[in-house]
Amino acid sequence: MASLGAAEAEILKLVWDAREATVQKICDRLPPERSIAYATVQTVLRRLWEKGFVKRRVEGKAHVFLPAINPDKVISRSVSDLVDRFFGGDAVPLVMHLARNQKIDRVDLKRLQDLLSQKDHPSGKPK
Amino acid sequence: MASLGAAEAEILKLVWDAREATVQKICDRLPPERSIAYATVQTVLRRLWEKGFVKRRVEGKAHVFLPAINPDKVISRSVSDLVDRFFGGDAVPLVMHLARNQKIDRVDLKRLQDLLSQKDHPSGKPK
DNA sequence: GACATCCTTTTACAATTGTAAGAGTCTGGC
DNA sequence: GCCAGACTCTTACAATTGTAAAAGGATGTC
Repeated sequence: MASLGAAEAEILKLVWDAREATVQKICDRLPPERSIAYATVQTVLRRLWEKGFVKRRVEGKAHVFLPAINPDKVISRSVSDLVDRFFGGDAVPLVMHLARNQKIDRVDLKRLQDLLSQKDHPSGKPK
Repeated sequence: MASLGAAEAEILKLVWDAREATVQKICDRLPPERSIAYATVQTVLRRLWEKGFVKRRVEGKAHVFLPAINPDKVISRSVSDLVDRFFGGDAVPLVMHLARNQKIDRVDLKRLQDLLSQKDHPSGKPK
């Protein structure tokens, strides 16, 4: 899987959120302070297409772009890269970091733990 | 704060781990399968220095490089970038992602929660 | 004192990424 | 039929990043 630059990731996420979108639609969805030329968006979408992150289909005169890879796969890769880079491959220190830096709090962790418990024991059988 | 490429982050982490290091030492600490020229390491270190991520001091004929920014600051920035990119700025979905993808499990969360509790109630009873 | 050895500085180059202008194509309305 | 507008395609360029060769300076050794 190819790597993603910041702008590429930004626009890919817009495609994910929109489920599908034309160049125009992506431009419309960009936050107002982020003004970037139509043609720029187009180039980025073309690269995302060349790299296999999105598919496209012709509709009328415009191309409609839509996700081609499960976002979880893409995100996993990016997260793994980061975790490898800074935490020697172990995700736990990353979460510790988030906790230490007030990005998540105890309540969040409790919520997450509950969700996990549900997943771990779908039929009520503990490990 | 300037941004970091993959190789830059890799080498910066080696400096952090070593607490301080010469070019040679960094080369030695690279994993064997990651063979990269001495001069390349040197250039990366110079760029890290130019960007303010490391300081350097002369010792004998060699430069000794050492961290100039608290790693937490650098990591926070990278994590924030990632969270902004893929999770709309909220760290909780990131942890959910880690949980869903078996990067952390329930036991990890419990451990983290305990640590957090300790922090929240420094003089409290739970050990 | 010339050499080999380390180290630094300088310079370079290709790939990737962010950005965009400009030229080409299709289509509906006049 | 042809023009305007919307959309695509082509091309370009500067910044960043990963990579490294080559040249230059100090120092201890024979």
